[in-house]
Amino acid sequence: MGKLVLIDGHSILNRAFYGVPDLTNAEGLHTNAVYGFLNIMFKILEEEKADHLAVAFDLKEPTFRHKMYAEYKGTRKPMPEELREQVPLMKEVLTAMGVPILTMAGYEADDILGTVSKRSQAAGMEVSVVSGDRDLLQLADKNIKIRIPKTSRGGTEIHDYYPEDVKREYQVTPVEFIDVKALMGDSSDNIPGVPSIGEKTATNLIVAYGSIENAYAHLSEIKPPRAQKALGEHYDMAVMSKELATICLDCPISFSYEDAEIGNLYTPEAYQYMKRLEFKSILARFDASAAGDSSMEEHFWTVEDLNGAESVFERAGKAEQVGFQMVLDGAGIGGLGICFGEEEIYGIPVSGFMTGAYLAGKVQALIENRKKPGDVQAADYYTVNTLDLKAQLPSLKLDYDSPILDAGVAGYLLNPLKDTYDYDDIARDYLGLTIPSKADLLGKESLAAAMRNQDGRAVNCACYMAYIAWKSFPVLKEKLEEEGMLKLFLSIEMPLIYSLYHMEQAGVRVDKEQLKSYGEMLQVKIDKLEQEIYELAGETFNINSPKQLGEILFEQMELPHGKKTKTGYSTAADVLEKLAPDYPIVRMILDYRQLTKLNSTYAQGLAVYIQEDGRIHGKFNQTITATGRISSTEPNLQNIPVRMELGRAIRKVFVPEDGYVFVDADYSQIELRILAHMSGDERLIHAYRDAQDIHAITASEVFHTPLNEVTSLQRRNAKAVNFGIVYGISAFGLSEDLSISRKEALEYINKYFETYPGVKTFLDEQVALGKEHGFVTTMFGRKRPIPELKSANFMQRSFGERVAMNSPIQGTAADIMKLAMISVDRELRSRNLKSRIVLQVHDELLVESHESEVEEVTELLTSLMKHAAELQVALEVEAHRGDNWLDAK
DNA sequence: AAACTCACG
DNA sequence: ACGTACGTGAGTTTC
Repeated sequence: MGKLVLIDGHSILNRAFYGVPDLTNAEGLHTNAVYGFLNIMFKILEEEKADHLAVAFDLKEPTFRHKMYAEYKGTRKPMPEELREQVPLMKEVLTAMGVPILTMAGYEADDILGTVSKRSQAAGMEVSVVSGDRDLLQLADKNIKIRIPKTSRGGTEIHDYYPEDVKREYQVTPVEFIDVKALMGDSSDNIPGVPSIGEKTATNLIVAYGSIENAYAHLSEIKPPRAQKALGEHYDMAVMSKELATICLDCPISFSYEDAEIGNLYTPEAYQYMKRLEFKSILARFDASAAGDSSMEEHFWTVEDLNGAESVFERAGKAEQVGFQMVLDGAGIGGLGICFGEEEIYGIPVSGFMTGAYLAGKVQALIENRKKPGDVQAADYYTVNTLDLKAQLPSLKLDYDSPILDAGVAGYLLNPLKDTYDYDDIARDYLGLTIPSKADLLGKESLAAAMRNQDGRAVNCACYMAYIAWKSFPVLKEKLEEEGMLKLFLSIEMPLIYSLYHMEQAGVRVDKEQLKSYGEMLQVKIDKLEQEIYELAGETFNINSPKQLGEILFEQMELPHGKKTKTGYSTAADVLEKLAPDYPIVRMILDYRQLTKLNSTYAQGLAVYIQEDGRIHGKFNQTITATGRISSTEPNLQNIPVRMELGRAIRKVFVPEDGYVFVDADYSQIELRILAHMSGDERLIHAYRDAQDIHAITASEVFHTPLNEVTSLQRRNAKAVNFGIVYGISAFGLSEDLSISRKEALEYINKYFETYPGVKTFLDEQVALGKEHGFVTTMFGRKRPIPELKSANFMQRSFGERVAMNSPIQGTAADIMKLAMISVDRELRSRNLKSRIVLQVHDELLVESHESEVEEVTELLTSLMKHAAELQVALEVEAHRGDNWLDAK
């Protein structure tokens, strides 16, 4: 027979709401509960291979069953608005998927679930009832499995209950479970229970007597006397509670197996909902077939010959605004999309005389000709628009002050929390258009290659890109203006594109031979350690597998284990570090880890990126981080080892070109200085005015000790507090870091705030502002949205509070570094120097400087960095020279 | 693909 | 009563 999945709608929605971080779509709808619900539903359907599915909802707003809250509050809380608005949405989504929704006047969802599950079992079906509510355990039966999703350590585990599982955990059968619950009561469910009888007594009574009725039949024998007395005095309560606790198994609901049969969940209607709700991961389950708005496709034109192209470029030259997209890959240019009106949308694949060089030349001339005298800080200076300009620069000779804007970067500023800023994202978020994504049109195929093959879908894709670039421009500009970020966009983010591009083009030279021998040196040590570890363990195993390692250490060798992860014992470095003094094998494992990390990530990992020119041209990404920092990938050049001796040695293989030297400059404690400035705390500002050693000064102030008597321990503690403040202080975090009690950590924090009251005020203010506006802001107006601050989940909300404290500081530091990079790069180029920036590591710039320019470059670099912003405290910059990155640090 | 671990600021 | 410091990216194992 068939297999039926029944879902307790409100319960699962509720659970998802409190378990999934707050999500909001472009319309401002909260979507986290719907998202969580769907993920649980898909997970279950995949596991069960069910053929029937239905979801039950209460008709009236359900009583608040979520234990976590109801019990803690003592009373029932009204459903939060953020959840309430998701209930109708959830029903719409389910309906769009063809999933029947079961409701019935006068009955609760429980009753429907009870009735339908028993009825289906009787008809010979296998049933799974999915709920977050343990009351449903009374329904467990031979062919009825109760499935309760639990969020543990981030993931969702589903606990399954057949009658024997209920018995194992609660010592009673499912039917007896009703009586246990009736006796103990449930405040969240409005079941009064019998006063003074709790879970323990209730369970004991039912284990002994099997039911409330039978317990009363033996009332005089009942022990302890306290329970006997309570039962004797509250017979009415017991009867009423049982009635309330009993789920109805025969409510007159009509249930059609035909309707519940699982058909195609991935309907076009459901697809539209997923797009609108921005559930990208769920969207991936759908076929690309379900379409969206496509009316503009009528005005897509494929340009096939030079005459046509000439005409397009000529008319584009006269248009008010132009959107374009050069399509290129490693092999060169595949074509172009260009748009300058609702009906002027052209896709031009390369072909014949219409070469990549021709197209690039035309676009470049178009942009050059549109350059007009005027204020590059004014938005109307810019009349050309595109998406991901940096990726197109290899084909276009453009530089600072080109009259062109990047819609993707604008989208990033407006909401830095998104994963992607592709044309379909911009279309959805700022134009309200649902259009096919690149993946929808081409799957995994490369756009440039498809374009070269004159693929119609690729030409359409290029048209979409150009159209969206053109169309979104006014909207993005207005939004940026509204949000007070237009200046940030025009004077920092746009110019930065060129700085980053120059840095990527420059690349950094890496000595391949030296890197190879570094790797070989590591390998020798690794082989040796490996053997020694096997000897001590008494067997060979995969040391890199946390699972196997955990079993060897904590089961076989019976070492005391610390925390656990959701899959087993934690073998993280901080756990092992505590064991290392007592167990030699642990130290060896830590060493082994360090060595293999260095070898695989750096020695082996970097080698594959060294190009023909002997340099690594990594990517520096501008639209990734939530705070405004840039990120580095392929490879990550911002996490090259430096803290450990053996690791930092790898920096020796980063070398300048012959005839050049490295000049490395880094800001000294930029974040703390920004904190001093932004908080305006007199004492902290003062400390920095004559600062030699800020951590020692902090220690001296906090511990009321003369500066020259500050102990190294005091200094270390003060340093940790300084870091903690920047991270969004918490007593727990600090206590972990310093291995002290939470109480002591709290004392340090309080002392710190007594010393620097302005800092406390500032941090509190950031949290308050974040809660009020939903975002916090840097000195330069960059915004970091913090949806977590509105979360109903304590942990997420606390996280939001720390983010509110950290982001203005980290983000302002990022802003200042960006300003410095732009001015350094521009200055180097305008002076026609050969020197160039090769790396940025958040507070550090590495410049490859021609020997003849070293003095000038050092001067210019430090001075421009120091004066990138004028704060109430000076920005200090330390610069060093060297023939490799290690020596230049 | 997710989990775990670890490198950096 | 919850269970973490803020921001990243990559390699390996395991599912």
